[in-house]
Amino acid sequence: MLLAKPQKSVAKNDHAATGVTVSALESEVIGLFVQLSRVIGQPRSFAEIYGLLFISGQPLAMDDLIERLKLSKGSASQGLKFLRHAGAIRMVYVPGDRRVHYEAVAELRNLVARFLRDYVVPQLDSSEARLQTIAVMVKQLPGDEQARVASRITMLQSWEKRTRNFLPLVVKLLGG
Amino acid sequence: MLLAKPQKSVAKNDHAATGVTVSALESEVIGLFVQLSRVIGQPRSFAEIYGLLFISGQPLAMDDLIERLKLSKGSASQGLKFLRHAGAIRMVYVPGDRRVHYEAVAELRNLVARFLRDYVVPQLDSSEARLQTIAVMVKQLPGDEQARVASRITMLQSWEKRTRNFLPLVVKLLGG
DNA sequence: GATTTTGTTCAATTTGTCTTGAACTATTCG
DNA sequence: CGAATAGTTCAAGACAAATTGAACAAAATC
Repeated sequence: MLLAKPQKSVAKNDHAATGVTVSALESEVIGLFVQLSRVIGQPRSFAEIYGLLFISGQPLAMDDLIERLKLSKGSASQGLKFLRHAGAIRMVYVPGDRRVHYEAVAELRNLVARFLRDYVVPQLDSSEARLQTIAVMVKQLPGDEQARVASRITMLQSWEKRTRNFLPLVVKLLGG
Repeated sequence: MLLAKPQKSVAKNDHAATGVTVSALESEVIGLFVQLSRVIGQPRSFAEIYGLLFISGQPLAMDDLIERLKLSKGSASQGLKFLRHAGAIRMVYVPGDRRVHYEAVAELRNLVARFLRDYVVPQLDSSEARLQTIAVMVKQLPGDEQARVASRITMLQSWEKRTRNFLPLVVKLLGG
């Protein structure tokens, strides 16, 4: 699990923010987000898009992302859709250009909160329901067996509850 | 030929929970761990092994796991190796049986601590190093650009640091 | 000391996810 | 209007991760 991979992207080593490819610095920053994306189980391409927008001086259009990150149209479109929905990027109107431009939402707090709400809380809900089902089944067991199993299930329920109570703290301390 | 296997005679003395397959209840519990395994990015088979050991009344040998979970020998061996190394299971000596038996380590605290140490801390170290590299590169940039980029990098460094400081609290509150 | 039991390793296959690119709709431009 | 531009969708292909099973090694048993 979680192995870092070498970044292959070739860098044009000037600092003009609007090159046809990504600068060495941009590439490093993008690599950081790619690394993070593996941890939270999101596709590399999404992280590349967010990373470039995060470090870019101005809002970029889908075309720019396709050209500079060497993505297919499909990946770019889906990545932007996901990031938009996740609240990680926002649309920006650029005068004189018909294309929609995007910039990164850099404030972490809302991003963390949304991630927990969309991915972690449903997991916990599902676990809680399952544990409830299990608790009922345990009552069918013979006496001694029942005591042992019940204590284990109680343990799991306690983990579930503690994790849930923990979430607000995560938002507060990490997102602050 | 040989004598009857000790495991089978033991099974007769015990109650119905020790079948050649998993009971409905065991299956539910295993499902819970499988669900969790996806979140933390571990193979399903590992979760199945841990789940069955977690809810099983007695220590099980590799053979038992293969039979009841319908795993290949390879998967079982690798799963046990991983779980052993992760400190999630421990070896148990069973008199009159040559095979190594295993039971789940149910105490969460050490498991959480080890997971953070083995997977999260290295991530953070790697991120920190990368950010250091980036910080150096930023100094090559022209003035106005430099200020903007530097502020973003500082932001990332602050995230990294906050996450790191957060870890002990995770162990304390979740593993307690 | 030959055979069975127990367990490991790893190349090949299977399974699952990500990315691509072509077909498509919708909008703007001349 | 017709052509060019912008963007979406999704089936097929590329890629990565998990699982299998057969070859192997070590130890116990007869």
